[in-house]
Amino acid sequence: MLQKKEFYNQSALKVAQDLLGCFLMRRIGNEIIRTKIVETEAYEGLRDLASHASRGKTPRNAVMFGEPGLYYVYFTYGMHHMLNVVTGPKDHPAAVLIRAVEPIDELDLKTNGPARLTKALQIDKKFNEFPAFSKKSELWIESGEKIKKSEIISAKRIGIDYAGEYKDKLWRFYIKDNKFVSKK
DNA sequence: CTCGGGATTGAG
DNA sequence: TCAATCCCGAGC
Repeated sequence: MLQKKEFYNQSALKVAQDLLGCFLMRRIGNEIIRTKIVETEAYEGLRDLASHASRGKTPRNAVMFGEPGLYYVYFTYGMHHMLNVVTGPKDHPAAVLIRAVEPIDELDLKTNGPARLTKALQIDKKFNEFPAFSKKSELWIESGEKIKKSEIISAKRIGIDYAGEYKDKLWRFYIKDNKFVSKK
């Protein structure tokens, strides 16, 4: 079942946890690659210094201020694409970064990290502003396994040491003991 | 230790 | 138009 647009119209913290266990689906030609989301991070609002939206609306981050359920894909460090899904109501800038997925069919895909998964699934900036709630995107999200609260670990987010008081927020979530989580 | 890789951004 | 920025592996 596709996750509906309303699923994303909640706080990033809620969506980040609810996305664990969901299926991230990618169609390339006639092939459909199925993966399960195992690690996410929440970027919530204008005050979160780790978020691209913390300095206001710019051409790059404009999609974060728009409708929930759209992808925010950006290129960084001169080499990496990052896949996010916009959350919350319109005009509230927030998103969830998908950090790692578990491949279901092609077990040798390297998807244990935000840059690795976009490379493995051939995700680039053309997906920016595409909807996660439509198969027309050729990249969509379906409901999946229900993950128990006791299986969800909260941790500090990765690579945001510049974010002041926000760098220690436990806004990274992953499935306990899952081998495809990017770090321990 | 320094540099490169690149899009993004704000300053000049 | 330019310089700073983000991270980190390669090269000195």
